[in-house]
Amino acid sequence: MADRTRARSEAETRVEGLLAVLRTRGHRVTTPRRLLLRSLVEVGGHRTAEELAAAVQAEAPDVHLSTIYRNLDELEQLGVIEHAHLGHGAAAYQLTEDPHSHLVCAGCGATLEVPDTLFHPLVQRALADYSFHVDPHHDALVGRCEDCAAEQ
Amino acid sequence: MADRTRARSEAETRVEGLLAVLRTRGHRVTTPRRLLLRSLVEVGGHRTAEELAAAVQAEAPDVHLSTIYRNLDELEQLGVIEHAHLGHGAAAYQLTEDPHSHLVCAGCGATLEVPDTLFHPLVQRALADYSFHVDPHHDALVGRCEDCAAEQ
DNA sequence: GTTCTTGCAAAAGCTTTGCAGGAAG
DNA sequence: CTTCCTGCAAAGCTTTTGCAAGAAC
Repeated sequence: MADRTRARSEAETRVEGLLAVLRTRGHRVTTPRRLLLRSLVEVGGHRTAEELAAAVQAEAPDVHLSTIYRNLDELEQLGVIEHAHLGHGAAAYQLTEDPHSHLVCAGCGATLEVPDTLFHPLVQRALADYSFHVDPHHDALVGRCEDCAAEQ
Repeated sequence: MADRTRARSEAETRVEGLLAVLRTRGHRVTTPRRLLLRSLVEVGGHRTAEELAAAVQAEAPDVHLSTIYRNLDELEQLGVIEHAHLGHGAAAYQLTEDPHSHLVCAGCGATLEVPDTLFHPLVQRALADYSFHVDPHHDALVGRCEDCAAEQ
């Protein structure tokens, strides 16, 4: 229980810190925003707008999907979160802190989170050869995982 | 004129070769399919379904967008083409021959075509470290071009 | 003649937008 | 009290699907 208590207050501390960013920049602190940030902090990884809406609605059922989208946009403009396109379906959102990139298997749909260091050689070569600054989080790399590659 | 004639017949030869793939695998050769392949060969690079539809409709106005999508799916399953998600909007399709990858600027939307060699270190490390086979064509890398990066 | 394709229309999935009421500061 | 946010409904864009008529083989 001590663990859970500590974990919860740690999460709340992070949420408060992120809310402070909103306040500082003249945005208002509302229930949907607080719950959305809490969901993002608690899940850690990446989630679709719909998944985040479900998490928020567990506490405040009336929060509308469009509110989630508007707040995700806003938080992204503030640099608090960013979104990536994982394969086909919906976009995935994650906190900018603890950044990671994604590998998505085209066969089974499995998602691998990988450290950004994997992209470093590519980022440097893109900059050197094309003067292009790659943001490795925005899109997943698509391919085949070990099992699905073996099937072929 | 000699150039244009030769270019056209070269393109037609490639189209016929691709149609032969269809025939060999038991698929039928139809006007929309021929025109779609011709458009893909002629533009060389990547195009959205809507752009390809426009090109096809220049010759056969009744060809429907849904037919374009169905044929793109079919050609992709045959391995003749593949699609990539460039930033947000619609998917981009290209012939599998002469493969290249994409860098998309999040600021101005410009698209850079880059050789696959740029991805080789990453592909090798993904395989070595995660047993994951990356297909670098499926998604564009998003970032900022020189000009847009300078603005910040 | 049989099977595969097509055109059309409708719908699906994700996301954005207009608006009027309500909450935050 | 003023401005910003929200919920709702409706629409937007890309893509998919059902179906009956028509084309390819």
